[in-house]
Amino acid sequence: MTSGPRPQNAPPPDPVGFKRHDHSDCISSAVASAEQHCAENGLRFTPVRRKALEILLQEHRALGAYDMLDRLRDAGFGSQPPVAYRALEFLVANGFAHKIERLNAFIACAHPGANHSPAFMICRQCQSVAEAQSAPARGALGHAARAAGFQIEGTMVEAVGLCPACVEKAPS
Amino acid sequence: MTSGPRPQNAPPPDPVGFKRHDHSDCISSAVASAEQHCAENGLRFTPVRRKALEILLQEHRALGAYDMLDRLRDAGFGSQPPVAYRALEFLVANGFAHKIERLNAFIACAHPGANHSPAFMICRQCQSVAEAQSAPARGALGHAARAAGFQIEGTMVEAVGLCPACVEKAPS
DNA sequence: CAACTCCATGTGATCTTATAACGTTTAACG
DNA sequence: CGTTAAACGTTATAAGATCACATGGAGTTG
Repeated sequence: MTSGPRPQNAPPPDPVGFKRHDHSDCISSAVASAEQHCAENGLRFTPVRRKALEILLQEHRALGAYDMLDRLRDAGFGSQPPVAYRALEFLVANGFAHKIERLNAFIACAHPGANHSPAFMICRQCQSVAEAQSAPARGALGHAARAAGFQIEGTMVEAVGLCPACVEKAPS
Repeated sequence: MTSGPRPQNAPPPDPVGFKRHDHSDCISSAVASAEQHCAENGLRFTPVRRKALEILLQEHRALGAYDMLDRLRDAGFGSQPPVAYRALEFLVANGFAHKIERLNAFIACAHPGANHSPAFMICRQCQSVAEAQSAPARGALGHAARAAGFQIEGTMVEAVGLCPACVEKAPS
């Protein structure tokens, strides 16, 4: 993995979209919204799944599956990898979370309900991640796909660089 | 890994950009071009690195690091993972190959020398991969990055869907 | 309620992907 | 030729992900 110098589980200096914010209640609101979505769509928002979402929201950063597993175990759930992977799979499949391929990590969705074609900005220094919107299928990529006869079902866009905080620290 | 039903090492039905083509000599020309680039930039285009590039060009599909390792071993090089990872790292760092994060696999660059900001179209059925050009930093993402103060150093764009051949086979 | 079905959960085992660490070799340079 | 830095080969191990199978609970149907 191309990983920076940050010690394993230290929290990044600036968790949400590079801006501090008070998220005392954004967790409960996001959970409630997920709960509603599940109820409306016949999905089972079970305890592990709910807890996994809460953990992602609480951390507000990209979390590896095994980090998630540790926290789920601490919360009294199973202790084997599939426990974490299954919960994460559910959250990702339903748009409550996203996988950051570049980091092999997962993060709570920052724009729940939005028309998802998320793009991520990943700081190579502190690993913080911010979510933005994108529509790559409308630009050059979409054109190439149509020309080639490729049917796009989903896209992932990840930009690597320096977050504002790290730009200042290391003007390099 | 989110992987399709294709047996482990079977070649995809249609390897290059979803179009068959005769690449009898495109290998040697790509290798020559890489060689020249290295000479001009003081890079060492060693036997393993050359062989690794040849293998990627020959296969003309995304190859896992361990698949690469097998082939390098067969060719008489070392047999331990770092051998493959180091060669691939060199090729990627210098733009001769790209890593497809979604597949944890590597593929020879299809537009050597081009101003790289590649985008990939990945078939979820047969795993074939085509390379297109993109410029995500110029669209909504670039705007968001500027607004947030994020300094983009590189982007990766990967679209998942169905290649033309698989669209026909499985109209679903 | 009983029987059935579907899905979710928990667990052990295993597989795949990737890196760390270290000694040796090789190419480049003065 | 001696020095130095990069590349190589190998052992070992870390990190990420999946398989397979048994258990258990929520609905549904009769």
